[in-house]
Amino acid sequence: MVVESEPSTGVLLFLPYRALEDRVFAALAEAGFDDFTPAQARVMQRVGPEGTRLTELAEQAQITKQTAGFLVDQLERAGYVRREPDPTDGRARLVCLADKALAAKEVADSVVAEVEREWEEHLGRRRMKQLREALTLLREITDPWGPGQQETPSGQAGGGSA
Amino acid sequence: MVVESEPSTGVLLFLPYRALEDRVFAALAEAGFDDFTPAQARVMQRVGPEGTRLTELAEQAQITKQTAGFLVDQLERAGYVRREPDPTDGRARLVCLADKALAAKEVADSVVAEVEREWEEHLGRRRMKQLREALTLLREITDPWGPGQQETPSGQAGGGSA
DNA sequence: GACATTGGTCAGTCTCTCTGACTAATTTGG
DNA sequence: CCAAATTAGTCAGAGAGACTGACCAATGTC
Repeated sequence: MVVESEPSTGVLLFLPYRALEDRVFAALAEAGFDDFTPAQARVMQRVGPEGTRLTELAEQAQITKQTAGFLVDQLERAGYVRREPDPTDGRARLVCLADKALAAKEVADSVVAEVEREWEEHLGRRRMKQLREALTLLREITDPWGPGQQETPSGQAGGGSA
Repeated sequence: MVVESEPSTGVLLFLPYRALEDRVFAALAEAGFDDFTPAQARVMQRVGPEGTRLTELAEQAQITKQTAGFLVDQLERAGYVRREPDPTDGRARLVCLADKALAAKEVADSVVAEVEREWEEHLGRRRMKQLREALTLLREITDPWGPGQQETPSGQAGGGSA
């Protein structure tokens, strides 16, 4: 007779996140972008339009710089990113998105938009707006890379560890 | 010039989820429960009060039964779960929570409650209620284990893959 | 100019996850 | 009631992702 108690807000947040991420990955695979893994995507997602340093990618993705380097190597080999010297610091290099990554991002963004439309249809305009408003506010106290100090939080879904 | 565009709902969902999970893990570690990994926790979390079969755990955690078996082995060795024969099926065994797991769950639940209080304080009562309402509705179209058919969604945070 | 800091790589290890092949108990269909 | 199909779980092997520790090279500091 299962009690069916209120699930914690954590579970409630995770379920739609996961559903969205799955949709995005499925669509990318179907569009031919099947040569990268979730872990690689979570790094690629954080590359800014002007390029981003490895160390910075590592911090934002909450992994070590070694792991980040490992993943960027693979993305580079698969043709999703380039490494260019950083003009302002001889030690550093900037990881930049290649055209292939921009094409993939377009697919990803359109799926995100589609899923958001579905959600809005299910919730209604008003509740969807309330949802985004509450989440945006929540970001102030849960996002270490808080609004107003990082590159660009660009599109797509967060970074689910998988 | 950074554009600071609207982040997708996916990112917005993920950020607080991750923040919550981190808090829970930190608190567990501090309370001495530092001998299990996130992957193990995601399985343990899904064990119902009457015990749950391995296959069922695997489905809910979205991993293969081999992986689930691997993780349960470790949890068993660490004393968090027991395996008991399933009286209704000679092939199956029920994974059951040991006292140690119940104690850890208590810690986890209290941290979740604390974080939710903080969120409510930041958002205000009304917006927090709207948030939970919208998320609960969203669950209808994003949760494959939809409400009204599984064990108990018990406490804590979802299952981030890490 | 010596010294600490920072960006990044190399090497080694451990955990998680998968696929494939297999055993044993149960259910199904004549 | 027995043969075939299904289901619960294990064993074996491989690859990916993550970490720690040690290291080099360019920068910044005093």
